[in-house]
Amino acid sequence: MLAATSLLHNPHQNHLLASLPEAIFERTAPHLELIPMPLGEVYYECGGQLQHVYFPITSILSLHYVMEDGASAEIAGVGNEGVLGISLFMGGKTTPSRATVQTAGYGYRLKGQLMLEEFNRAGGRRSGALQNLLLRYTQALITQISQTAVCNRHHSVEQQLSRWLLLTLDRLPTNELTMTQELIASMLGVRREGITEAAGNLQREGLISYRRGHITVIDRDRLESHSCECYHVVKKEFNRLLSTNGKVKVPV
Amino acid sequence: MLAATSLLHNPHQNHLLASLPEAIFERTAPHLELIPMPLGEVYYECGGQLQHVYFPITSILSLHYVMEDGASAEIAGVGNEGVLGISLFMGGKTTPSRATVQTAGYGYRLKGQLMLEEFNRAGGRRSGALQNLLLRYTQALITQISQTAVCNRHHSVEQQLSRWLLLTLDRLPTNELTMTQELIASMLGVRREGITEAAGNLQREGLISYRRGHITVIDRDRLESHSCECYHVVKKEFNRLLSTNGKVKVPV
DNA sequence: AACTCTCCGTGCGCTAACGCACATACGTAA
DNA sequence: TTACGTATGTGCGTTAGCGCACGGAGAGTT
Repeated sequence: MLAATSLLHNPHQNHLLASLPEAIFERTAPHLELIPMPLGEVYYECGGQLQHVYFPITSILSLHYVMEDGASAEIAGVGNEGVLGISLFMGGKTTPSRATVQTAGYGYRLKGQLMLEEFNRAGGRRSGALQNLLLRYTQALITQISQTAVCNRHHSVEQQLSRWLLLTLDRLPTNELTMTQELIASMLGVRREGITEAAGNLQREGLISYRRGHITVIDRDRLESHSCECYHVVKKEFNRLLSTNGKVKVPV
Repeated sequence: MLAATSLLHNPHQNHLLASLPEAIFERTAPHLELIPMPLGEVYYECGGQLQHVYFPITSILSLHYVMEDGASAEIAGVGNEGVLGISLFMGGKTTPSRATVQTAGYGYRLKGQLMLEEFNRAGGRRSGALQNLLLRYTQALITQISQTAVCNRHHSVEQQLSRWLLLTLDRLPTNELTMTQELIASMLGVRREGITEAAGNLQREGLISYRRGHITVIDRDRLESHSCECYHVVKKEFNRLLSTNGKVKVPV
């Protein structure tokens, strides 16, 4: 059982870990702890203290803000391209948002203290490679959040759904996502019926197909052109900032 | 003339500069260059290279994204509490957004190279105080952007206007802002008429008063309770992360 | 095979915000 | 003072998205 998971899962499945220089990876790997991340689990609560940072490999986390009246809105997603817990090295320790598992799967966690030591480890006069990588990731995350703001302002539910599907798809190995419309709605902060309608349109046009809790993307290219520019902006920026020149490539 | 401006303006008017440890401030101050920042000036263009970072003192900058169809939306504002050009130390060098002057005034600029050297200057095994400060500011900025996203999703134009007025007011020495409704509308990414209506309501309720290009906040407290929670979330987070009670309160 | 739970489809009326068109009123500068 | 440019006020019709209510239908369980 354990052997099976070790075969199926390894730290390189997370793009950040994969693009660490050999030396750092070797130092860090022994401290990485593989954990299952079940759907709905809350890994980070508004104002709470984080003990670890999390590197998803097959799971996807959703950062969102829950309002006083209970409504909520997603701020960004974190999958195998990133890490949860940037506030640890940014120095704020906590943020006013929440992180829950949007797609069940596995991830690695690392004690915050260890991560910090490596983060602050200088390479000569220059800052360390981990710091460099994490800050670039943070900038990419900022772009993602910014684009969410823009998208929320100007684009239709259908466009936003397309964007969201594409971003989620990019973090998964298959072209099928296990996800109810209700859940998607709560991520995007819109009505469930709005998703039903938008998804219905996309299905009618042959871009996706779905059944009870499962959505399959059929025509990815057309879905992309159906989406707003926000998807491409985010995608481009992630590639630019985190292109793993050489090591593991991000599936485009 | 020059003497007059030197008397009127000094780097401590920028909260980040003001909370630097003495030693760093002394090193840096000689390289700070006071510049006027006229309304509408573009300090940062999508994809462009920054040569300097900018510390506003009496000016306010707006970070926004301009879409393919010309529409735009503000992502965040930067005033005397912050700095423009985080992508320089975050490692991305550029971002897909634009920064323009929203309120004319003065600011200091610093050569990017100099800032970087100080940023990477380690204090013993720990990272430097400037790094610490700038990263905490960046986290606060992330909160601001996140809250913009949430606000765009769920709150009315009137609430958003209130939030925006308050955030802008906090960056100014007076309770009057020089600003046309047209300009505010383009910041928020809504119709000009929408602002006319919302501002009319606020005026009727005695929270603000305005005339042709000038808005005065009369009852700040009531404006706050009229605004959505977003203002308070952002404000709290800035205070928490960058509280300048006294001078240096840097390494945590 | 029947049951049941949850997910999805659909049809209302309602409202906030949009887009457009045009009227008015302010303030600077001749 | 008058005149002109620009900012603001207002009134449409239109639309996307909301809130609610309920009907139907998978998919897993017993």
